[in-house]
Amino acid sequence: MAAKSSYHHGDLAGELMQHAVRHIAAEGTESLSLRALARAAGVSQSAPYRHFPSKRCLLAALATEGFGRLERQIGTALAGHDDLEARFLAMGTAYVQFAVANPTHYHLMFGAVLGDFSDYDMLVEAATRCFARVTALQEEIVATHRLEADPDQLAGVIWAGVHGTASLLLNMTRPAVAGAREPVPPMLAVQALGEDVDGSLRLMYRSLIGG
Amino acid sequence: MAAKSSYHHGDLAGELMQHAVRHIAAEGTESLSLRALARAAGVSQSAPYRHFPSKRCLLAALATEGFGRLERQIGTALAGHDDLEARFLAMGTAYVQFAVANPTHYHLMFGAVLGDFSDYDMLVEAATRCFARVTALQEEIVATHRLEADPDQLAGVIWAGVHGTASLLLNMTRPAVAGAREPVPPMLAVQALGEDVDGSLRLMYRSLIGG
DNA sequence: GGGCTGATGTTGACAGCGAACACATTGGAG
DNA sequence: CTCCAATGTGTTCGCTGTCAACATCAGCCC
Repeated sequence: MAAKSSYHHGDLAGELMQHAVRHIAAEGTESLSLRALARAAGVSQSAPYRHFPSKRCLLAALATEGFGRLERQIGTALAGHDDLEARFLAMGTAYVQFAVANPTHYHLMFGAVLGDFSDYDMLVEAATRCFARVTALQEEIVATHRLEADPDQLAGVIWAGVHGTASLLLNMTRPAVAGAREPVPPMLAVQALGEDVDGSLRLMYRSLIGG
Repeated sequence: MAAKSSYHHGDLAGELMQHAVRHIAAEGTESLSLRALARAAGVSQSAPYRHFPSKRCLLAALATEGFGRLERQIGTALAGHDDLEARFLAMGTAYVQFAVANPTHYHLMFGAVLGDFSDYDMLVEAATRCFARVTALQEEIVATHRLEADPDQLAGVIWAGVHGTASLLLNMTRPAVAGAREPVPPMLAVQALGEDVDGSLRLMYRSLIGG
């Protein structure tokens, strides 16, 4: 794990990932460069290519790591609750919190940055495991409340609500339109979402189970 | 508007925008380059900088155009209906259809590509007008049905549902995880969303107005 | 121990990019 | 007609992703 010789690094892939995570959190994905990463690791400009055959591959690894982290956060959030509504709120809150705490990472995972995931098996696997956490709970809701609608459709609608909340919060607050001279009417809706995430999610839940 | 001399183009900004719109639709935003645009317009590589001081500025102009187009599409969709539910469905469908028909454009408008909009007044203005269309309808819904919840919050929840539907459909189907070996359970939810957008939106609406 | 092999890191090169500079050309206002 | 501001050109800089040829090293088999 640690540096072994002056020539061989020991764990270059790991250090590159660390620097990359830090960089996209601080500076964004656009400005991420393999060369800068190499410099940060004190290594030649083409050394990273031994571990990540292309920049896209590095981004895929970052996204994979993100899905793993999100899945764990959802897992621990769910662990504390028995009640179904509480579990849904915990899941949704964890989802939204992850997005707000790691905007660029979330963007990398759910935005169209990487295009087709299927080039990277590890990524597909991590994403699937993560999504399964989300939809399993939704199916549980559908089953428990014996809702009439198509279970898949209902799960989709719930997911859309949670994901849409995260996405709007991320892209439509600060930065984005928030810089307009005075608070602009449409943004009040997004602001309300952000100021009471819990309440908004509860509203979705209670509506859909037929309050 | 047309070419005037061999030296002065006549409407370089317009032609650049046309080529840019076509390019991002066909090849994506990542690969868009001012130089290639200049080549396509048969003009020197630094000519575009007279009209767009930076690449980000060109992207902002593209996003501005997109918000204008989306607003018009929502407008014409709304025009045909009197019933509130029908109007909501029309709005939501127009919103989702725009996203599906113009994925990279939508990504540019609602993703974190541009960062803070407030550097570009025209963009803020166009986005605000477009969002106003969306939230005005939502406030109408809240008012008409005399719903208890905070109007802004409810508007936010509705918007999150519509936007989340568009976003999931865009980023989580083809491409993305769809390439996995066999259809993966979580994706059934997204698939259900896509196969019956109208039904999903109706489900949201009826749930929230207290069906 | 000695030597081979595959993994890892280096050097140098290529083309493409955004951006900036001084300069050329032009149409239209006065 | 003249001059100016707008527009387009030529050239340069530093940066990037990617590649191929080369150097170095660790661990294994004998």
